[in-house]
Amino acid sequence: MPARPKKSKITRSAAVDETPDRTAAPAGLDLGALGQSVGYLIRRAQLAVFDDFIRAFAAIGLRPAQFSVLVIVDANPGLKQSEIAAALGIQRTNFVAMMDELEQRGLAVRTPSKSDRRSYAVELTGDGRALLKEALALHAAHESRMIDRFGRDSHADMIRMLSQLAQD
Amino acid sequence: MPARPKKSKITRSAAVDETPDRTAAPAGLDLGALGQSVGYLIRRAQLAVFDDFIRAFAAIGLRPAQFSVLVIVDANPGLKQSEIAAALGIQRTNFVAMMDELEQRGLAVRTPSKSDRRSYAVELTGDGRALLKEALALHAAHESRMIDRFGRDSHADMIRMLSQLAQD
DNA sequence: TCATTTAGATATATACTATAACAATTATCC
DNA sequence: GGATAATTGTTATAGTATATATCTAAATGA
Repeated sequence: MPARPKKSKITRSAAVDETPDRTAAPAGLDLGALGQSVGYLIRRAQLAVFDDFIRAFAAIGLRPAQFSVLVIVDANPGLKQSEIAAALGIQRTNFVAMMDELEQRGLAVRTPSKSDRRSYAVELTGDGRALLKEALALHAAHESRMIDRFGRDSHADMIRMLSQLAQD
Repeated sequence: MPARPKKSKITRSAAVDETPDRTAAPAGLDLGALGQSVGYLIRRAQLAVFDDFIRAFAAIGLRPAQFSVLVIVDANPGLKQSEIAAALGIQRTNFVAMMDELEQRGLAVRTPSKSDRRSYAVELTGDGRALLKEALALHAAHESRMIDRFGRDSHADMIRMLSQLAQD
């Protein structure tokens, strides 16, 4: 017998008749309401997309969140940490470690702000811009693979719908 | 001065000229490649959708993953744990604690399988089915809100695209 | 001036995910 | 038939992501 769950304080009910042999492939089972659920499907889709992204970006050691920071900083040099974090939906408290790592890897720098001595202006280094260039190429290839999955014709619709879903 | 990051082993570069006053609202900043990125947008969209879901389901104390288990078990009574976990993309090792909680709350039961003494057949209890009924009502309302965001006309397209994205 | 707010940081807690190992059982194959 | 391999449920554990409370220095505002 396999080990029984010790945390369960509920007595198990008496054995009930078995379904014949439900060893059917997981693919062939009834998803019920989940099969038509935007919430469920978008979660599965997001995981699948990130899986492809993470595999592709492992070559340059960037995770999705790190890539997004590089893109934002490159497009908006001089932003302060809290602005970057807010733009990406990251809490500034959790953003500190991310910045530490990017800075330690020599991809970005915190420069003391002249106008506000509490804050730093964040910018990419030369290395950061070089890595971002590689990253953007990987990203384009990744995006292309994703678009192929649901069809080029639907691309604009997809971008629109996701944007609308995301804005509260 | 705010506390400096102690982990940073990189010397900060000398101060660079500030951008005039970039305290603009985070909404009004350049997202660069992210604004058209399926990967970025689907992550933000998924978080927004889950946010609505979690708020709505807080009333009955169900998290998205728990709801998905109840739906699957109801539609496929008698499945074994590993099959449920596989169907939902959860590792069987992490599924144990989920089952423990559902069982402790009296929503589901593990029944010893007759044909295989290693495994359990999982089923909903009466309470489980009753709670699922409430949950399905909350879910329908939630889905309706989400569909309103991107437009009823696009619903079928959305379901199709997300499904295609999700399948490897 | 004094109270409040903000920026960056630290510490910490919780949720989610991933891997390794184990006992009991079942399946495989020579 | 018996050794070997694979499977099921489980535990322990590590890593990652996220959330809250608190702190100091600095800026803001009444």
